[in-house]
Amino acid sequence: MKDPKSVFSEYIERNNLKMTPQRHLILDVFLKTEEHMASEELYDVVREHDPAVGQATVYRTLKLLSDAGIAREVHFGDGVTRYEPSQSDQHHDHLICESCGTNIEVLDERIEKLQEELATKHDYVLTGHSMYLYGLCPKCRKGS
Amino acid sequence: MKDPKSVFSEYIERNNLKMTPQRHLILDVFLKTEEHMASEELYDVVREHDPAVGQATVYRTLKLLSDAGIAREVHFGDGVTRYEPSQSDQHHDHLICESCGTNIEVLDERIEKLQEELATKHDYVLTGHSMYLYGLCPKCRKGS
DNA sequence: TTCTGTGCAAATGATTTGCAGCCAG
DNA sequence: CTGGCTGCAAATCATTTGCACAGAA
Repeated sequence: MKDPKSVFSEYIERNNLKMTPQRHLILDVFLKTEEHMASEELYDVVREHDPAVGQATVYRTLKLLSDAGIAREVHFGDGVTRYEPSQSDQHHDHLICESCGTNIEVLDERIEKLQEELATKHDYVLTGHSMYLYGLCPKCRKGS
Repeated sequence: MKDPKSVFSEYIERNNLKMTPQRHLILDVFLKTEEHMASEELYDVVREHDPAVGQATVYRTLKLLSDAGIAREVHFGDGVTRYEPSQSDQHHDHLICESCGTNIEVLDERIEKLQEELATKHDYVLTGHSMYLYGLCPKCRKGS
């Protein structure tokens, strides 16, 4: 299992792209965050390191990381596209509190298995999935 | 099990809102479509019946239907919010072909059960969920 | 040198909102 | 009557794109 940086380098090279300081910085920042980051949030952090970087570059680079398989798009249902590191062996789903927005990452192998089965039943080849569970976390239940 | 129209009437009354011909028309059109409709698509159909209706009214009414529990928002991951009738006893998830976009509605009780279980394990009270399976349909597999 | 990448600002696409007039209750 | 509703256009919001310049390879 190789680290994201070399994956990126390889991707860059394979596609005749160029490694730039901006891309390097954005990748670093991205990898450092455990949260699910929106492009704009990441932009804020990036500009703390280099105020000259533009929004568009962050958007473009995030899409690049996604194409390279390093980042994965995540949609919570508000209009914003978030990204998470896609260490592909660490898949998970989301359990989100409807009241405070707290987001727990969850995983259940039995569900994964059944999803695969369900797709096969319909003669589909499953390439991916996203599952979001919405509910109320213990804290918010007490609060009300 | 009461029909959506009376559910809407009750909702209207309970919240001191008003029943207008536009809302009536939009609800009718919405209920007649089996597809997952984006606001804009629905707007096209609506204006065939009454060209005077405005976009904003469709957006506003769809949100209203959602609040009333008659419609449910559906997000496929492109930027568009779609709606589907939420006859609450007919929940289903989605199996989407990544190539042609074909969307099959699926349901697996075992998965539903496990989702509930998973939320409980984290001390959440589950209020809803959305699950999207992405894959390749048989037709698109052959086509390539 | 030669393209690809970048920042900026303008463009886009979906959705929202302000407002003056309209109309259901 | 009156406060909610509507259509229209202008305003947002997130994201994309056109462009001239900058800088990796």
